[in-house]
Amino acid sequence: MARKVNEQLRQQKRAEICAAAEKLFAANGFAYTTISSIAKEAGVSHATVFTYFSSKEDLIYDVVMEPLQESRQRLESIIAENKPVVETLRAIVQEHIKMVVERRTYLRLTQQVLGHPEQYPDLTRSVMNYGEDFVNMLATLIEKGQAIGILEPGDPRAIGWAYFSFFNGAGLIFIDSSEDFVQPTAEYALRTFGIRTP
Amino acid sequence: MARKVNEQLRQQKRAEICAAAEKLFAANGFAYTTISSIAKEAGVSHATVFTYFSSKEDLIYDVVMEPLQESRQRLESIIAENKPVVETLRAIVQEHIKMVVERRTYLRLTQQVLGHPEQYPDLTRSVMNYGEDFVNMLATLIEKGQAIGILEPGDPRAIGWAYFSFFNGAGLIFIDSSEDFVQPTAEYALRTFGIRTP
Amino acid sequence: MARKVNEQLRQQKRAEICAAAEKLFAANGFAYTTISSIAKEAGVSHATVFTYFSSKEDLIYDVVMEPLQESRQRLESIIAENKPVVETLRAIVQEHIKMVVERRTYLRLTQQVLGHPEQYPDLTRSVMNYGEDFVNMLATLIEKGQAIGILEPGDPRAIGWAYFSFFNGAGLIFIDSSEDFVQPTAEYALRTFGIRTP
Amino acid sequence: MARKVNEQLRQQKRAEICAAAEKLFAANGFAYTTISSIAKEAGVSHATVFTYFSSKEDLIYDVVMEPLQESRQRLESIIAENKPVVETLRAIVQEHIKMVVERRTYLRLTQQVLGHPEQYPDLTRSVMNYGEDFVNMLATLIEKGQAIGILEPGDPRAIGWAYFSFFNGAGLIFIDSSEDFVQPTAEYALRTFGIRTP
DNA sequence: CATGAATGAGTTTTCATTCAT
DNA sequence: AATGAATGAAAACTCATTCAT
Repeated sequence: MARKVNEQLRQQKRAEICAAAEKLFAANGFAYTTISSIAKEAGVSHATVFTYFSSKEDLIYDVVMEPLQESRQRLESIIAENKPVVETLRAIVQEHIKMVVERRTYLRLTQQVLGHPEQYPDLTRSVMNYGEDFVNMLATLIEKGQAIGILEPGDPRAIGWAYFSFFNGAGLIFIDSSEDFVQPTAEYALRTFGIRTP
Repeated sequence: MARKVNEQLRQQKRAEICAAAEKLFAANGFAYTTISSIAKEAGVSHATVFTYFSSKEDLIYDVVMEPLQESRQRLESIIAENKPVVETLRAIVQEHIKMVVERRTYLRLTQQVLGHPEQYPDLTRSVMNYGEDFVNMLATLIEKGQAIGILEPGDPRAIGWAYFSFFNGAGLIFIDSSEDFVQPTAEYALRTFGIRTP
Repeated sequence: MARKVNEQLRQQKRAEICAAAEKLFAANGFAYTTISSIAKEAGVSHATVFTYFSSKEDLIYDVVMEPLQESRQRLESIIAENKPVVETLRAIVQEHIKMVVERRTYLRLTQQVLGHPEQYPDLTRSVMNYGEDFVNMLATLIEKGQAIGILEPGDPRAIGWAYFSFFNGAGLIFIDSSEDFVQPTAEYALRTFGIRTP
Repeated sequence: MARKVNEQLRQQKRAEICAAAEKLFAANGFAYTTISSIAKEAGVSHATVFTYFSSKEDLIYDVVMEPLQESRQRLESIIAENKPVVETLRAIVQEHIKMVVERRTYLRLTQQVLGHPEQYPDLTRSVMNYGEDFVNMLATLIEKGQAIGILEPGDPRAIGWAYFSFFNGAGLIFIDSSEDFVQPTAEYALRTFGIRTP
């Protein structure tokens, strides 16, 4: 039993360190964020961080990778609901808006990674893979929509990439804008999909 | 006269340092780029850089700011041609595609800045100002287009921001894609404007 | 009774830690050997080492001192056999060759100590005491040999030190040489004693 | 001209750092000697050491290697004098005594290296090479001596190694003994060569 | 004006040691 | 008694910046 409690405590502390790291990495960049500052923010000693992550690079890796999995799962469950195409597309955009607004701090991390592919080749590959999978998911939906004539014709993957670009750019641009501001903008991003108004 | 020649030489060397800095900053990030490496790339001594820029921050500032002015001017001249709305929008998108493809290295710099507003408050403000002006420019065009019924109705500024987001995201996503790949994607980004196909 | 069994277990574990320490200290030096690596080699936890030895220095001390006593005893028993002088000298040299070949790892430890008298003053004193006693032992034998005319004349203690120097140097030089290589070399070291060939 | 003066200053400072390093390395061991302490001893800043040697390992390497060349040259010039065999052997022993007494600090360095071949493979190889060359030099002399009947017969190389072992051990043993003490000991080491007293 | 040399401030990382369980 | 976790102290190394030439 003690084992379990201990393990739980460890996981909790690990999560705290990750949270602190995400926050500071996003604000100051990987390079300008010191392990010490992360430790301080997480309320542990400098050296403790190294008992959870064997190096700074390791920490960066985990902090970036873990939420990626979660997001993927959430998107998949939206798809799994199997609602009408347009509704699903709207749900995906909503999910993303939530991410831009609530986890902007995390989005910035992925952007740092994309901004320095030479520096983080593994991470870049992973983030790009995520993007690719996401675009494929969109493409499948778009094809379906085009088949039933509810979406304008066009190369489904190119349209997917256009939307993905928009999404990433939005994270960069809307730094401290509230949902109220992002929402209407997203409305027009939906146009990318060529939704036919009856 | 000697004065002038000297001054010209200085300007040239300064430009070389800036070019080296832009290249390396974009590739490795501000933090991981050392003054030494910039000096080496520019073919001058380490200490010489400090005779042109009083600090690293100073260098970053100048490297980011100068091209911003140039781009603004190019966009303004497109507007000044006073062509039909849709044609002008297409020209702007073309101008941007060129930037994404040819000067991706510079675009990355602005994205680094946008990614760390706390670190570079002055620069962030400047880049955002540029964005705002750009969006206003678009909004004016869009309004005109909507007035003559060639564009779907919608909030012109929100549409402008949607496009600007797309543009920035594209720079992030399309790392070493050729124009062939970017072009069709851009085609669908144009949909954001709600261009009516007759 | 349980007490005793426990005590025995403790002694055994202690010995295992010492053996691990000797091996690693010899291979990597005191400084580059971590307590963790010793613990791992001994199959115990990191912190357990500290229940047996209160500090790293303590561990070093014990690891170096204990075998010194044993060697002393072995040498004394050779003397006690009271064989003819030359035979005894040869037996001592043989005993040493065995040590160079079989326990080179330990010999290296004493050499580390001798190499840094400022760092390990107590240990240095002990090792030097051992040397002094050893040389005295030799000197007594040599004197006897000289008295009966079987050894060339000469200062017995100086001769003893010369041999002791040779012995230590051999441990340094012959790193992975087999007995086959060391043996003939030792033969000539015996000349130091001035053994008269009839 | 300024160039030359500068270069000279650099060499001088480099030498000072080397001297400081040799002293401290010998006293405390490579591991326990910090770059800072060397810098302090040499009267320069911590970081300056790194402008002369790119890493601690580099510094160790140079400090150990350079005197090795010098010693080799001095020995070669003794040989070159082409005096009678016994006289030359005595001169070599004298040269070594001088080294033990005057540069004991350096000798200790080579012993540290020999004591940790796994840690300093390159250096160990170099020091062993020096030893091998030295032994070959002795062997040639010994052969000559044996041929003219002035030395007892015996395997010349084995005799050479026996002497080399003695020499290294002496450096370990005679820590702060004056020449007065070392001299007579060396006298008996000469016996290794089997010099025939007429 | 250009530069080689010097350096102080800072960063990651390691490790002996302590402590709670 | 044994150990996993936490940590403070230290060490190598980097780099922007200053200064003398």
